[in-house]
Amino acid sequence: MSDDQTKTEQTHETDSPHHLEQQRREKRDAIRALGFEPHGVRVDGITPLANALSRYDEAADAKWNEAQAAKKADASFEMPADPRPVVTVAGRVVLRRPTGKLVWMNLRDHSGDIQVAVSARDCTGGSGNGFELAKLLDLGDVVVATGPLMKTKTGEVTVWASSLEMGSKSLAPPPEKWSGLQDVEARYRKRYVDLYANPETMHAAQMRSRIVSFIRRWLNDRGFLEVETPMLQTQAGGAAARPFATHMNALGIDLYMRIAPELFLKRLLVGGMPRVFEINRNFRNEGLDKQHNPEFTMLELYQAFGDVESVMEITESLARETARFVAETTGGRAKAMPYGDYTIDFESPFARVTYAELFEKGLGFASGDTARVKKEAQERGVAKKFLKHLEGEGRKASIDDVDPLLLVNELFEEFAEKSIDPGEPTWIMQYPAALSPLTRANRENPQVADRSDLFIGHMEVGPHYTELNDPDVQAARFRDQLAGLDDEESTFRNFDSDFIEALKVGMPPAGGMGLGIDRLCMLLLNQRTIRDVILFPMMKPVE
RNA sequence: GGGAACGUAGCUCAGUCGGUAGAGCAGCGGCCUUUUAAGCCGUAGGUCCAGGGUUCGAGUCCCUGCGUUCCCA
Repeated sequence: MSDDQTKTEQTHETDSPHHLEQQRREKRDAIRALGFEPHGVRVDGITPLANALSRYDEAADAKWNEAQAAKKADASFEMPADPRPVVTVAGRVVLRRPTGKLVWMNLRDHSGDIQVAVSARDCTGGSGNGFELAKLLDLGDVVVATGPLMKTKTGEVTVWASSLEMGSKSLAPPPEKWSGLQDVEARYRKRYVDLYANPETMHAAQMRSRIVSFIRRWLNDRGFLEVETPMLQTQAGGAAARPFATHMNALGIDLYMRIAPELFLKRLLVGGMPRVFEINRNFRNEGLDKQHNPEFTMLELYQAFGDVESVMEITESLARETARFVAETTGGRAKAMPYGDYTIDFESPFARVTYAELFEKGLGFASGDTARVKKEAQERGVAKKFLKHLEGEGRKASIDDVDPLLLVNELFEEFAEKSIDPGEPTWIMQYPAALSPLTRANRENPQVADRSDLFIGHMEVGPHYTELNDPDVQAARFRDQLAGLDDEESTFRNFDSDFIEALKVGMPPAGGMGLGIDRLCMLLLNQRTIRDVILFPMMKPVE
């Protein structure tokens, strides 16, 4: 290889490193020269740092200290075997305090922090001179230390290292040791730094995982079977949302990322699976804000021979018991879970209010008063977007051209939903049938649908339904829905004739529900934005 | 979609009226065997997000773009 080639390769490899990175590369060479593998090898028997702390043995430590004192007083005193528990710990160096022949450092792992002391006299085991290694370490390096657990004279449990090994050399300069990584954008883009620099990020990630596990276990225990249905679909159904489009080369067809698993889960009810659920990602090609990420996690559940009430009972118990689970592990109470400026009560029975009642409460008049609806919609400024939509192409639209139900719904979302007490989980029941095309109408009052939505902390967390299972009614609803589509919508929304075929085979009556897992985690973990409960939220690429 | 704010050393942040770009931490060299954001002495470090404009002179004022955040719809 010529010198030129070598040079090119090195330049490419290091990609014009910052001088701090260059210094760390030099230290990596020095670590190698001490006989350590700078990027580590397999280590068995590692104790998480939190567990290591709890293994400290007061009596054994005292006994050892007495023996040392006796030895000091009388050099002929025969030292007993060291009774203190020995641990092997691994973690990232987050603080470092070298004092001459003794290096103090604080390690951090997923469970917590611990102090390690590396002394020139005692740290003599392992594959090289541990004390020399400790002197070379940088903040951010990952190390493995083995030694007895002792307490310093200021009372801090410490691993007094008998050997120190390299876990992995960190070439990247770490964030500031005290304030951590503060930059919000950097925390999302470099989550791998955020996770170790900000323990509350690690905590939220761990708790989210445990919440999802808890929900799975809870549902399994009640006879619900977790299934997986297609995320790549030839048509995107089950919700009113714009899908992501993609293309399959082998078959030469366009596909859509699912916006909901609903129509497949219902096919499973037809096939004879009576209790199914799926917890996984849905994809909606819409905007980003504090409550929306383009890919988000949803629990959808279907219960044969149930109805809207039966699935409401499931969700209410599930939400309450999940809240208790979180409260237990964080030392709070499900009765009073903090969420921003609110305190949410998951313990009491959830409030119940019908759509019509809430409308009247929030707006001061009945949703059936169409003249008033039109007047208020204009005065309160919620009619504009519909008029704008209808106009275009030089046509002038009047309030009478807008479907009054759309105005009712807009007024409802704008003024009625916000009148709900954010600290009191609340069911909104009996939505207008016309707004719920996939839901069965109420048997006593066909104007309303057997649909309820759960609201907590001013967020919609889950719609619940008595599912429509009459194939003819469903086919008619599909047709009505398609009639109103614009050109763009009609490219991805089609008549799902196979789903109608499935209903013709016969689907048992059923209750179905969806629960936004990200939002539930926000509420239970007191996180104000969805980005704080998603490890890698969508970010715009940056050059 | 509309409005506002922010972007300065590896990190956290100052930067006044437009006049030589700063601090702390991290780093580098030295001393130190019970430290606790260790300490002490010394020292180096900048594409002020990008591009354009105004000006004798721009981190600072103006415009455009990029990214992020917040508020509103």
